[in-house]
Amino acid sequence: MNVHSTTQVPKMIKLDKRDEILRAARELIAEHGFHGAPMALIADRAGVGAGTIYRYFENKDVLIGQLHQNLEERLYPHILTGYAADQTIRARFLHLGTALLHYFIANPLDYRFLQQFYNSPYGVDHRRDKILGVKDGNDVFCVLFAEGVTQQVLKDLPMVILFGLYFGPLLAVARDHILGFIQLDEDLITRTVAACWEGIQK
Amino acid sequence: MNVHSTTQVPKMIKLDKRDEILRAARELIAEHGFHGAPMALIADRAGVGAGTIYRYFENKDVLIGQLHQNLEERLYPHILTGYAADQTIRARFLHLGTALLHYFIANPLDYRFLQQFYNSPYGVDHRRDKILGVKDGNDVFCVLFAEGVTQQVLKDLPMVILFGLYFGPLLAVARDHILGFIQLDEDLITRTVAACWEGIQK
DNA sequence: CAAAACGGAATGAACGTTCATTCCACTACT
DNA sequence: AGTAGTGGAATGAACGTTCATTCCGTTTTG
Repeated sequence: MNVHSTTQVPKMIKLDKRDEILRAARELIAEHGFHGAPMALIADRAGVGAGTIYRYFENKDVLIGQLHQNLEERLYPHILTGYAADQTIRARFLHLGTALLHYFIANPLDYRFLQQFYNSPYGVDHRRDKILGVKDGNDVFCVLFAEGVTQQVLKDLPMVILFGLYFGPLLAVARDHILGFIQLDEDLITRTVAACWEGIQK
Repeated sequence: MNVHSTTQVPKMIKLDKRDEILRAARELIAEHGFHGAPMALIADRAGVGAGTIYRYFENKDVLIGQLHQNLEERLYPHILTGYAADQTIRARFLHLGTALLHYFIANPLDYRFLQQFYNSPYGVDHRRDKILGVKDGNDVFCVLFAEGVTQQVLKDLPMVILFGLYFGPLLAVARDHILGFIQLDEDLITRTVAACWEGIQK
């Protein structure tokens, strides 16, 4: 009927299915780990056939890599909302930490997927590339930590340790909230992030 | 000749094989995760037949549970060496944190096994039991944290969060050392543990 | 004291299941 | 009618587990 739809409709359909597959895979991996997310189940939950997945992703490894990338594309805009480079370093740390906790509380599946990801060979390789500087180092966090070190408001410790001191507790607390071991509220979040800051400040 | 040997010799042989299986399983799981440690490989590395494992452990789940128990039995004596309940709370925190880091650095396979364990359903269930008080709460760490809270030298935060604030960075730093992202020395360890303490103290 | 018989420990081939991936008949559009 | 897209059965590799058999130290027998 409409001649103009010929190029658009197929593209839209493709994107829809791709997104459904990503969503289904994220849910299953977050809930049951990599082992509890066979391709057949992902296909079922996405409402597509098992073979269809391979039209969008070369294999399971590629699918998982795309999931990670997709997550970063949703996480970064969120934590950068209201982030201003002209704030004090302390204010920026508190902003990022709070935003990170909020995001994980609002998107527990994303947290649990990340947890699975970084505790697998995928994540270790990914981090190795990043730390050893193979990839671009202009990460928001890297920039902020580097600035804190040069301005001497942060402890004189290697960057990697500062990262651990700041993100270690944040991720642990997020995990315990998501697992139901504790109920975080605004006040608790504020005080937790403040404690993380105290750990790294000079 | 010696009548008494009849009961002892078989027992010694049995213990040896059991230990070999535990060691092989720990190594493989630490190096390649639960998925990269099939029973056949564990048997190979232990120098026993595949079926032999099932003479000592009912199934893989039980084997993994025993591995965790075995690890705690080796870890606790180590971190409690030189630990005195009459020291200040701060001194005791520094002692335990330092001992923990030292242990993980000296026994990276144990760290990596624990990492795998706590990021699996086994570990989550285990922690749920512990936190919800199903098990005995007279853990060294629990006692110390509780004392710190009642004596008001620790921040007024829920125990679970204090745990996260203290162990989160420690485990993150241990991980990065073991993965080779940083080379910890005595000085770095001392300052890292001190930073962890600063995060939880009032 | 030698030799035969015994019994539990050890074995690894085999089994059933589950997984990622492939393949091809079928659909739905133009 | 032709073609790109789709679903789900088919495939083979890999897994945990089982079990008939072997092995070996001890005991019993002659």
